[in-house]
Amino acid sequence: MEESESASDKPRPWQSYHTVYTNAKAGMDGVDKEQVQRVVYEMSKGSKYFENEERKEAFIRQKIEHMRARAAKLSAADLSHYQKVADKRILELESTRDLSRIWLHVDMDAFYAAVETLSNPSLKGKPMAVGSMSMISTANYEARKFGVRAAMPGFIARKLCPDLIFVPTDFKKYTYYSDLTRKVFWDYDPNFMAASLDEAYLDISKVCEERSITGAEIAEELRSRVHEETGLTCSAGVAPNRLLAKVCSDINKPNGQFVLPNDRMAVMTFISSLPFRKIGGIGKVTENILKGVFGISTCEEMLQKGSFLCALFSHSSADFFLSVGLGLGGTDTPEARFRKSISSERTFSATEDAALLYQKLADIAEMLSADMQKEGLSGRTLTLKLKTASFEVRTRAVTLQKYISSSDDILKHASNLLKAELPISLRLIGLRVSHFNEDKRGVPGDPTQKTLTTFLISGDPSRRTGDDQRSLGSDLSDLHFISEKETAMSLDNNETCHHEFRDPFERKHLSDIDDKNCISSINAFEMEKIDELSSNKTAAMVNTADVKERTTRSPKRDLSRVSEDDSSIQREPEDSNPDRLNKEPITSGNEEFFSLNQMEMLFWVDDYKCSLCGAELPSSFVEERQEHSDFHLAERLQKEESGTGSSSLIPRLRIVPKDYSGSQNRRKKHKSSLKQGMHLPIDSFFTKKSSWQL
DNA sequence: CGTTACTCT
DNA sequence: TTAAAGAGTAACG
Repeated sequence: MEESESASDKPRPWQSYHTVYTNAKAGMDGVDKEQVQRVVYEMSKGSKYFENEERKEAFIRQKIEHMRARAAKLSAADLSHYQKVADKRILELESTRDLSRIWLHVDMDAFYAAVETLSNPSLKGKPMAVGSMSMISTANYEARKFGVRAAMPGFIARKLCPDLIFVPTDFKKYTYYSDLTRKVFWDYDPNFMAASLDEAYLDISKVCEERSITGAEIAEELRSRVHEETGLTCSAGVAPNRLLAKVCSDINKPNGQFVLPNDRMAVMTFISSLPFRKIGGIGKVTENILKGVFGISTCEEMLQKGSFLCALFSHSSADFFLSVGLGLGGTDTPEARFRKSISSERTFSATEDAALLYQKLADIAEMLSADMQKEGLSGRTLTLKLKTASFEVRTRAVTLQKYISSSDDILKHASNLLKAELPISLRLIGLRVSHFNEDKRGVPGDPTQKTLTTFLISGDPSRRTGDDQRSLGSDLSDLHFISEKETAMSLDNNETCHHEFRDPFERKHLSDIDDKNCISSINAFEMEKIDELSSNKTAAMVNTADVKERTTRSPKRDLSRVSEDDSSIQREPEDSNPDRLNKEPITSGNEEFFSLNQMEMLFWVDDYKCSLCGAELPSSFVEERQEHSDFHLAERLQKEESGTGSSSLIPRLRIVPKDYSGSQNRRKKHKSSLKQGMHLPIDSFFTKKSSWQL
């Protein structure tokens, strides 16, 4: 499966460029992986995207180095302690094992491509991809033979397969067929969990019992019924939990199935040799880290390294890893889930023309607002997402006191956020609204569906169990299609609701852990808790006043009217004596900051502890103290300001240098590099939080 | 609360 | 020429 590097002395630069496409998937059997790698590398080399990938990879390498160092520093006593912690957790997790349910994961085969072929049979047998020259959503099996894969840009795919046919995406079509499949699913489990347009989880325990037939038989029947109804093939996995079922559905894809019996030995055998990369929730980065730090790659090895995992990772991450090692995950009954955010983003050719950027922003605001209206949503938190010309991603958010949904409101606040970033060269702008009004959150639009919808959703008693994780991505956004759909048959109403259920496995928290277990284990971890500030504080945020004056006034004044006046507001004074805040609470010769006067005194008790929150930060940590003060400051401002509606001050407080277009190196990434360079005596012993997942 | 990173389709 | 869009969670400041 894995690309095996044959030892040789010839330089092979392409082998070091690891893309996601190296992840061996179904239909990639006869592919010359090295050839594909080489082409991808050649096409990528030198691009902005590529450079960004390299930066990210370098960053991960550092993270790995850091963790290895910490692992090496663990004393024998530490290890024996963490071994106990791990053993205990393993026992606790094991006690939650539930083999009483039978879960089925259905996964449509090359869904988008298959649908497109249905509507245009002339595509049959030819290599085809759904997507564009920029990005491919999915490819049919003919195309996969050439190494063409989902998430691969089209121009690279065309290089791999010159005859590749491109078909644009058409979500309405996919939603229609998705609905057909879901009708079938409904017959087997009216509470099925849709994970996306083309995937779902069904608890078939009941059907199996009622009809006294096996999971395998149900799977066969369901698959053949799906085929009858849609003309599409799918694959299925049957297992005692969702995590395993998902893995199983991939085994005999396409048009196949795999059953893992509800037997502990069977599960352990299955899991033991399984590469953990196959597990949902473990992606490229986690794989690299676990491989790089511990040299492991199978689920079984996770258990063997239990002590290290507990020592180096957060409680919830360690728990997840251990449960993967045990083959646990996702046996609970689905609950109603609500959408938590809604967003819209667009990529365009990079520009630094502020007027153009504001125009794009207005377009996005418009689209987002429209989507929100369709679902009757309104929210209090607005997040602006930016991708610079060099592919660096940033987000900027405000939380307001009012719920907003109109494009005017969205645009007004979004403009303020954007303004603070100018000048900047961008290739993507996105907006997201979250923090919904509880009353009208989530329930999909159509009032005629309301009775059924509310009925089903109200079955959301057990809100506990933070058992989720998996995104379900694309399909929620398509809910409105369903309700709008002319054809919408009555049954669909039910299904519409189910689309709200989600989330395949429980990753970070095992929902079925009972409280006692949780508590005891938490205690085990809590003991190690130490001052995280000192271990995690990052160094050196340059306090350069970003001098980029907005010489570039937006022509679209009206968009930014609210903050118009604050062009007079000064930013952090250039001098910025780092200790300024330590001496006295921000006097600032700046009236605009009047609110700061209301901030309680921040000083360092015994020159060590923060008077506001008790964080311990030795006086030598100058930069960290500055940052810490700014943290309280921002917190303060934010509180006072979220009421006024004008939030333009906050972004202005950032001390980090912004970067623009090309030079995005500095900040973020360096944060951690710096951190790793820092001398942190205690943390190597006690830290439970690692630099992991920075 | 705000920001970033990771993951999935 | 050309590397998406939408969503969720964890972790940290």
